[in-house]
Amino acid sequence: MDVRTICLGILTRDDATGYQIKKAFEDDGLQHFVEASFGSIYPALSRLTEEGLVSVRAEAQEKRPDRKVYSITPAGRAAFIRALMKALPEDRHRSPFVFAMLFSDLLPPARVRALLDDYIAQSEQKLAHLQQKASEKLMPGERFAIDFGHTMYTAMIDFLRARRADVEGQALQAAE
Amino acid sequence: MDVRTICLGILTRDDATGYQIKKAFEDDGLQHFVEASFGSIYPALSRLTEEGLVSVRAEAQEKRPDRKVYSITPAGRAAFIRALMKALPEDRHRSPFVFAMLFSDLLPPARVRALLDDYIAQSEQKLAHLQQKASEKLMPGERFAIDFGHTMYTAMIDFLRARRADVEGQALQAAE
DNA sequence: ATCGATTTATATCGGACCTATATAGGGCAA
DNA sequence: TTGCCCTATATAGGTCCGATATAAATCGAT
Repeated sequence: MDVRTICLGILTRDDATGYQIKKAFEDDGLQHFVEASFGSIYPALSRLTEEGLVSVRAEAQEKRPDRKVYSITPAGRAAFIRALMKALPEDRHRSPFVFAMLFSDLLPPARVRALLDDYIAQSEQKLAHLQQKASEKLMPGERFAIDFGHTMYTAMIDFLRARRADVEGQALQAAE
Repeated sequence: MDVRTICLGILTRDDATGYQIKKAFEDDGLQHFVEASFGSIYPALSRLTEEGLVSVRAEAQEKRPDRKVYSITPAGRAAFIRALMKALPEDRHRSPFVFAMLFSDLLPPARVRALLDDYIAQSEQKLAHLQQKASEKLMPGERFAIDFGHTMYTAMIDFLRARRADVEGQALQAAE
């Protein structure tokens, strides 16, 4: 989803600064499915303001640059709903890990084992974070997203652990 | 994974044109985890050639522009292995679908049901394609990638179907 | 008490990448 | 025979990310 729409979505829930829009995803366990960088959020917010889809108020602070707090306008809200009503872009899952495993025959077996171990450890961490989120009070949409992630990572880890065991078995056999 | 490394990987298996490099992923059921567009493949190939990591031979064809067939050089092969030996970029799964579901409370219930139905149908199609690939003879790396995808889509579809049933139940209740 | 690390906050530049488009001949189907 | 899809290369425009700069507050450790 384009950054403009992501910004509008967050502002649908509450007013926020550019910084808070980025944080909104990082902390909420949604970073596995949606994210945007500062380098695209700030320009998006400027354009959205020009187009009247959001409004800004500069909150002056002592000895700090102004915080620019953005709010969604009625026009912005309508544009956001319109964006969700038409055909969505397709999911894209890009995995350097799977790519590397494609060429496992070219790599030292120790590297393949490390690749698997690292990826499993990473996934377990993400799952733990998701599990913690799942135990909190959530809006229905968030509940869906967190449970979705939980399902995916659980299935992934099961699969990976089984393969990891296979590789270990083959390594032992080869050592005989 | 950056496009340069993706190109080197494909050329590790066989010589190919830019066009074939793109096709290699589309047909092999790997498009869910790795992809690159023509707009990035062609410039990548040019740079790789300049750097001596690949070589080109122009195959003249009757009444057609030359096909440029690329081959990986020993230096390219070494660079590819090096890329796979150091830390990999993290996976990124971007899902406009999950993003939209986050805001299901703002959408008409019929739209939410359509979102779920479309996504389930799409996933079933991808799973079917993966299942067909899984029945073919594959290299170990490909076997891993296809089975990985199979696992993920199966788990996803199970989850989605359960949620879809919940939504239907709620709609019936509300209609009473 | 103070030094360093982290957090809050905005912003820009360069580069990587994608989408759309142009070009062009071949084969195939209606 | 008209139109569409496939092979094939290439570029322009635009989106987005990663790195970097700046700056002050806060918090933990020594």
